[in-house]
Amino acid sequence: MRHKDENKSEAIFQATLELLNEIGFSDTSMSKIAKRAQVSPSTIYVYFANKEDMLGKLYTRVKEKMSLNMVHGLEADQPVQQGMAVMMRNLRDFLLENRDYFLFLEQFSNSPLLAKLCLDESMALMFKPLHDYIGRGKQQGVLKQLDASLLLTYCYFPVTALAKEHFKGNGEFNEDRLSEIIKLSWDAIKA
Amino acid sequence: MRHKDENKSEAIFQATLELLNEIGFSDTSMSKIAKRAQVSPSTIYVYFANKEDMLGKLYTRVKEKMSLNMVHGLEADQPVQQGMAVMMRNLRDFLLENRDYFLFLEQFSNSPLLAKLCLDESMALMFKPLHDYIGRGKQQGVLKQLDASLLLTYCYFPVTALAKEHFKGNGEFNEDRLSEIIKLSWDAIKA
Amino acid sequence: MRHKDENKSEAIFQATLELLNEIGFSDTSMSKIAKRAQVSPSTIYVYFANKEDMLGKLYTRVKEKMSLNMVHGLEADQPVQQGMAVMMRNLRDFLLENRDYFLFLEQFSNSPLLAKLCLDESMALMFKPLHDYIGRGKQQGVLKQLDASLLLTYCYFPVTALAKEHFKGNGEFNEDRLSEIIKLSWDAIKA
Amino acid sequence: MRHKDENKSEAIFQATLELLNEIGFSDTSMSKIAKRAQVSPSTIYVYFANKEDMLGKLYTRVKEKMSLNMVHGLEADQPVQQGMAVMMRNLRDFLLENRDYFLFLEQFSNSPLLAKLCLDESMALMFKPLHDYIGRGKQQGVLKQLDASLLLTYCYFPVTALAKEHFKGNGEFNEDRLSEIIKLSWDAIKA
DNA sequence: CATGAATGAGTCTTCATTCAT
DNA sequence: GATGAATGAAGACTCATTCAT
Repeated sequence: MRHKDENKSEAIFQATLELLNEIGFSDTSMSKIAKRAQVSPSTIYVYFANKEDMLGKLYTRVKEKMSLNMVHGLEADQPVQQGMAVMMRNLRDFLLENRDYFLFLEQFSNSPLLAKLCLDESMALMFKPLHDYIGRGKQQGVLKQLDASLLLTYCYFPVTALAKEHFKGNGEFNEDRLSEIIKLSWDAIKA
Repeated sequence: MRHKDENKSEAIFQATLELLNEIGFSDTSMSKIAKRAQVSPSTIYVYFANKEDMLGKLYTRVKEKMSLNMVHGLEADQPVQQGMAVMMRNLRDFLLENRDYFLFLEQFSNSPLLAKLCLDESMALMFKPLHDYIGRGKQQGVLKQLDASLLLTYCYFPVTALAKEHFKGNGEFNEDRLSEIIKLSWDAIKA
Repeated sequence: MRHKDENKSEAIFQATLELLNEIGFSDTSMSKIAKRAQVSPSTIYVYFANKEDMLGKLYTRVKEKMSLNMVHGLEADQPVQQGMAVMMRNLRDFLLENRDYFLFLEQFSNSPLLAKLCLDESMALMFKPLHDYIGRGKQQGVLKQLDASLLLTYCYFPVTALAKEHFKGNGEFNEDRLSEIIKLSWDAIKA
Repeated sequence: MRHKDENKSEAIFQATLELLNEIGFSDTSMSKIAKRAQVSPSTIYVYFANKEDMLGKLYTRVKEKMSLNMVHGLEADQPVQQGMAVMMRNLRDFLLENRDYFLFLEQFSNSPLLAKLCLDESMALMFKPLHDYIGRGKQQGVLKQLDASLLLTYCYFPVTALAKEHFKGNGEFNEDRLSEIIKLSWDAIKA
């Protein structure tokens, strides 16, 4: 008996991300993925139940990486304003350095498949540290007394919007632009 | 010249939107659209060059409706703060009343097809009134001296984010929630 | 618009029967059928909803031919004994002359697909003339007072059993053998 | 030499029969069988050369069980009429008590695979006692002077036909119905 | 203008079997 | 003896599009 090859599922994930970047979500077929990953189409089904399952697991994996990156360097005793800035910078760095992850997330997050997979709970768990952080800010009276996820929205979307423009070639997402939106987002959410 | 039978292309658009809502983007095929619109598959090709062309035209059409709705009631001599509130309310009303439009836009806006179609110019034109409005606000010194589109981002995304949650069943997007984000967005963009 | 080509569905039926004879039920795939019928695999789906539907329709068609052949020359005012002999001879002739039909029926009649398709009613209709004929025999007191279908079983199965042996090469199903089983079957069912 | 682990090949046989009953012949794959038998797919190939071989051996095994059951209680010095009745009753009991065997035999006996496997000789051997029994009846002048297998046909098929209807839910195959066909069959084959 | 028939290329997935352990 | 990973070939079926009318 051969043992499951960690490299193989990794190669499948990687191939999927690449193809998504190159030819888009709906043209990315299992056989193309297999070819790119240099495995047989059937081998994918050794590692995943079906296409949905594979995409779902890839999504979870990528989201997890992103969430871990976002909270990197966040300290509980830090001023909240500074913490939010760290988080937004983390997010920018992660997106710019992982174009394929970003593109995948953007395309997947609006697909009905995502809703079907009911991954909300595991997502909630991943982003709990961030929500808790916001929660502390509210307790301290530094942030507006609103849903943590609403406040997060004002920090998250501007970053992704600029990253999207960056990749489209409409203006580099540099330090200056980052500083600008850190300021705007803070103005929005501060008490 | 009135281009062929308006009813038919209208029926095709409508069928596409419905199917998108019901079965999702990637399961919506030309023949299903044809069946739903009660025309022959080939008839679609009388009105459109191909699927991409059809979707692109539908996108333009929907975006146009949205942009017209957003600026409805905006007056040049109005205080900017009030104008932005009107715009955000318009957007919310439009999205909630046109779930199918919204779903289509969400699914389409991240597809690589959109980039391929190079619709940016016509989009820019549509949203020019809004940009101009923002421009006036900046001139008056009421808004931050930043890209109009960046400022718009802070008004647009929170609305769509809440609309999405609304349709997912996570909390109604009511007047209170609207007032909240109008306040936050204003705090973000005001000078 | 082209009009549906009667020849095409006929060619599909014919190809199916041939392949069944040559390579068996479970190796007869849609693409092989298409190749043999000299149409595209997708063309089959213009004429039939799916494989089951196609096989079901073929079954009905073949059974109908068989039932029509079986009652050919049966007269209501004929002595029942003679009628049953006619029927058995008809059946033998039909089976020997239509090896492919026979093989198809044999393979299909034990497949669970048949049960799934619920063709019982249409079958009952087809064989009603035979049942009625048996019914008259019972009324006249010439046949045993038992279910018509049970009496028919004693006339039907021996013919198919001998036809099967005939095709396997185990003894020709000639006039003598036919006479023998006509006698046996009559002894079985007569009052 | 006890051939490997009897339990395992038994489990494989059992799993095959179960699946056949549940999902039908053509959906019963080696991996499903393996899963149901709680062995690895490759283990099946330790015991059998391939799928055909396995099915052939299962067929032989089941046929053997059936033939043994059919002659159970048959005595050489018994009146033939009584012996045939015993045999038909045995067959009915066997079929009704072993639905999965019956279903397997029915589905397999018309498959071209069976012909390919050339099991006729071993079958002949199994049913030799029955043929001999018939032979004695013919010598005594009690049965018609015809092929033993033809006479057997008149005893065998009616039982299977009623068993099939029984399992389809069309009338219980009870003692009365059994008595009826014992009478009919005897009328058919008696001299 | 409008159509339904027709199709080659492609979809996802499962298959029987073998390989490496 | 026993196994799970691995696979090329094939499965049924759908697709966007074109053809003939």
